[in-house]
Amino acid sequence: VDRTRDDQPGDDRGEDLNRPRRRRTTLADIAARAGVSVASVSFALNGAPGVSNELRERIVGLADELGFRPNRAARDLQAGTSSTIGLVLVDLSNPFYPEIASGVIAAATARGHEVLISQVGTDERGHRDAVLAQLDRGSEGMLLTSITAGDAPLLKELQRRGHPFVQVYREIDDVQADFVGIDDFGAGTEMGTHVAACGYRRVAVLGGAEDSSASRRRALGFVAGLESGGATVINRDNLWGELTRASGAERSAAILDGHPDIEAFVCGNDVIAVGVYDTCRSSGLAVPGDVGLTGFDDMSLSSAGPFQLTTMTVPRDDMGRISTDLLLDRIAGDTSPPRRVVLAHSLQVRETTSERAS
Amino acid sequence: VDRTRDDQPGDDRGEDLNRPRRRRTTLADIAARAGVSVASVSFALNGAPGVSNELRERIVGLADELGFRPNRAARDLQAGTSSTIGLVLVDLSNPFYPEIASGVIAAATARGHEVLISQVGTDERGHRDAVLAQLDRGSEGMLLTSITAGDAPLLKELQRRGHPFVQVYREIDDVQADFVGIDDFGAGTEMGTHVAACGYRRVAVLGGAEDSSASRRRALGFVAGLESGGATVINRDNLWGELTRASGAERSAAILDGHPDIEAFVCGNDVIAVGVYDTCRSSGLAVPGDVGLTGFDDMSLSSAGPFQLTTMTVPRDDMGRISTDLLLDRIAGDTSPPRRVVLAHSLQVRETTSERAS
DNA sequence: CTGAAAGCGCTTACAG
DNA sequence: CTGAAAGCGCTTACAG
Repeated sequence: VDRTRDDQPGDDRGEDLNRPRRRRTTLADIAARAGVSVASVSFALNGAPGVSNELRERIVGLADELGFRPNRAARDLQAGTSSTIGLVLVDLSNPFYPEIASGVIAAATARGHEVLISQVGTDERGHRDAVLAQLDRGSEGMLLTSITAGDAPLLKELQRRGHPFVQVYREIDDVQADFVGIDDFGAGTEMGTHVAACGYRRVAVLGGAEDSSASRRRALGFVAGLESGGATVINRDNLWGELTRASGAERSAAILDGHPDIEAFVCGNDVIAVGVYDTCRSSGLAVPGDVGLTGFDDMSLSSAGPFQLTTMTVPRDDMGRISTDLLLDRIAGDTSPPRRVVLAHSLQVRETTSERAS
Repeated sequence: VDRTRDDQPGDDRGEDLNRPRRRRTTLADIAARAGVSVASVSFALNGAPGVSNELRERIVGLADELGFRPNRAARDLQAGTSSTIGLVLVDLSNPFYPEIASGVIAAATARGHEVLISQVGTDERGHRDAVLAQLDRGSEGMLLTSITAGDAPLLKELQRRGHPFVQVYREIDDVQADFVGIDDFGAGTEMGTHVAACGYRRVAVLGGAEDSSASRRRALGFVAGLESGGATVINRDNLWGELTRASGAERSAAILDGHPDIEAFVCGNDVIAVGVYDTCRSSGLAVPGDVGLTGFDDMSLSSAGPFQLTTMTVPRDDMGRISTDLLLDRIAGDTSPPRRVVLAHSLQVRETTSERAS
């Protein structure tokens, strides 16, 4: 189907999709038509003083008529700005990020900025490359959502060079910079307390990666809540793993092997919990009858149909909006001390945990 | 907490987050240091002929040392390009779009382009505004995912002005332009045939909006497959609605009211199906025992935990990648006739449909 | 092999 | 109130 025939000039089709593009109207075009200088046109169009009302109206009319739209590249070059911010995340197809991104785009658009999204994947050098690419593109600041301890030098370099950024959801301990997220330890503690209060005694905690501040604090919160509620965490020295369905399935299977009397799984996110459910299913274990199960994040999948997972609601859209507003303030010159914005979370007790008769 | 004290110069904090940014290194800086012209530096750095190897190495070394990174705005202004494409969608928090966006970003990045995402929401004027804003930003082409018949004039205007675009998932009948999507009618027919083959006889079809080409063809396919399989569509003249959970719940409740003997619901997407499940749940109807249920799209939520929805897999990531490649080809000057790229779908028979004893 | 110059489309002091 | 000019940081013919 590759019968391209570019040499045929008279190509007959309804619309000429790719005709040579008409040159865009510029200030100079308008100036020529109006018989004035480009400076006057610029002043007129930007509402700056320096032109009579009569001239201004004539120029605005002409601009309309010619379909004038300013060239951003030229304006940016002149102003030394770009009206663009960067959002760095692992991968948009991970359902945790889209809602953050949605909030970011909405907030940025409202303040006349565009958003460039970089997907860094799980690649090692991903972050650094993405940040540098963003700077090349002229991003005036960045929202960093997936940073780990190893990224500290990168963040410090950004600070040294004067490039604003906000840490979203995760933060790095020895960097003094803005942060917007939730109280992961507190939320984790609430969850652990809830599970213990249900009467579950022998509990496994399936956390995310230890080098993610959010995952670490959350898992530590789980443990604190469970233990203070009288439950036992049977895998205290083996809490960490991936935030994936496969990891949830594998880890829970291994734990069931060693501890057939396990009573509940407390998971670092909803996706892990889905994996645990897979294992329970194939092992013939009833949830929450035989084993309790909790997630974290409250994704749409965790309350669909018969799947009614006990989880923690995280205000992802707000996180996106608020971090964007903060970043734009910094870009605009706000030099107040670094801020930590902690948003409210909310426990959703659904059907995968229940009071135990014990 | 608003004790901003910008006037205190000696502000004591670990790192000075917002110190005045150091001016970026430019070609001129390097030229001055090397004692050559900016032209030579430009040639050297771009691997263009016109400089000796010795000079080139010296300049590259200097550029490295000074941390030179080219200014995109300047390059774009000069080249008359922006290396940016636009992706227009309803809302990233609708889980249908992120995977498309992920594919788009991956494919665009691989070819050195950036992606600007516009969320148009369900607003009437959204599309037109978003497209104009994209053009202002210098987007060299656009991926349009949410167009309806009413957008025909806008698309024709884009064609007239020579701005490339690709219709993704939805297409408009009387516009001759590139399209990447699936065979919705065919996929719908397969689904209808499957449901009829299970033995479900009295069936309701809960479609999306009639003015979306994808929703329309899909629903018409459902009807065709069901009827050719011997089933009856009890709401033939009332197929359309929103693609939301609430709509699924409401419409199914209304139908159950009028037709208590309904045997299956065939839904325009997974989210509607979740709403139908809500209704079945509160009505005490077993799925698939009392009533069969199918979705469309195969979102992650439709195979989580005990929810194992029969649905249709749509290659969203591929859709994003392929439409991006096509668009970039157009931008690069490909003037071959408009293309329709139809991707493969795949029926997922899971647990919400089953053979009826009948 | 190398450099001086023009130009991309804007904005903004600076003169008239 | 208006215009001529310089400059943002690049690239690319055009001369030496």
